[in-house]
Amino acid sequence: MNYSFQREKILETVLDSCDHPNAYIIHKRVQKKIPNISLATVYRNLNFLANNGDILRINYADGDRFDKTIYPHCHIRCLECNNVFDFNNLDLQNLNFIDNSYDIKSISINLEGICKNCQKRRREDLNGTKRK
Amino acid sequence: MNYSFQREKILETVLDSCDHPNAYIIHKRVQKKIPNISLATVYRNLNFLANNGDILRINYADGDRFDKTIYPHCHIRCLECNNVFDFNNLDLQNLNFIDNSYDIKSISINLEGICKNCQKRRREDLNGTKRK
DNA sequence: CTACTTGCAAACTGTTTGCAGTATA
DNA sequence: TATACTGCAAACAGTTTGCAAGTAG
Repeated sequence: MNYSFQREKILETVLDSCDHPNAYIIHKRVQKKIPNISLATVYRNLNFLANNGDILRINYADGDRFDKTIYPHCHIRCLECNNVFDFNNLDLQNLNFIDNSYDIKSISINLEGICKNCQKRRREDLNGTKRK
Repeated sequence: MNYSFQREKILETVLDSCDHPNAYIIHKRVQKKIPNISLATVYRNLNFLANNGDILRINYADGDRFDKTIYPHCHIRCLECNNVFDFNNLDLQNLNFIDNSYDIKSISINLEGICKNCQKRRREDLNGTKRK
């Protein structure tokens, strides 16, 4: 086996996730497969897998999240529900670098806003209030 | 007085900083003006000032940094010296949003790379090695 | 008098690490 | 048999908070 049983299951869990879970959530999901797995093991392996390029780490102030999609793409975090979504609607090809003082290794673009669901809920809440 | 003495001095310190210091560094700098100021006060006031739009907070995994420049601009962190620099060399005007599902509130672009100084030092180190 | 602010210490959160035991090549 | 990995608990770093005392309007 290439990877330890635990590492395999952690990778599998991230690959099966369509959201962008943090270590804690991943730990809870992996526990369904390995009930006694420790959070430290999850952290250690997420670090390993991210460094190895198997998964992508996204930095957030309230904890890093992980992404099965490893090619460069943008993310948007909903300020209301705090969920993170892929955001492929920004044309990165047109980015113009006027300067080359830096040896650029990576670029990360993170947006914040309100997702469709929360926009809808806001409208409904507002209507409910009005009717009263 | 609009702001407390401590708050004034903290703001002043950030406005006088040409780098992008974190709370700890700002605390050390403010201590030169108010020797017994506590780190908690610095944190509380940085939060206040950032929420109030007096200064800008930049999220980093190893701790938030603060910027006297509050208009939207990009940052680049040097992977070698860990310093953060303003990066105004990206033409943000040309960013094309193909989608408007989200109600976008903010966009932050963070680059990583090697700064001029560290590129230079790398070359010198390499030459030194070769000469041996 | 009231609301706000401070310094201090303790608490909190996400993450890492030391260790002794276990699994793997 | 040597190396890598695990679970556990303790440690760690950045940040926040409860509190009693102090300050400003």
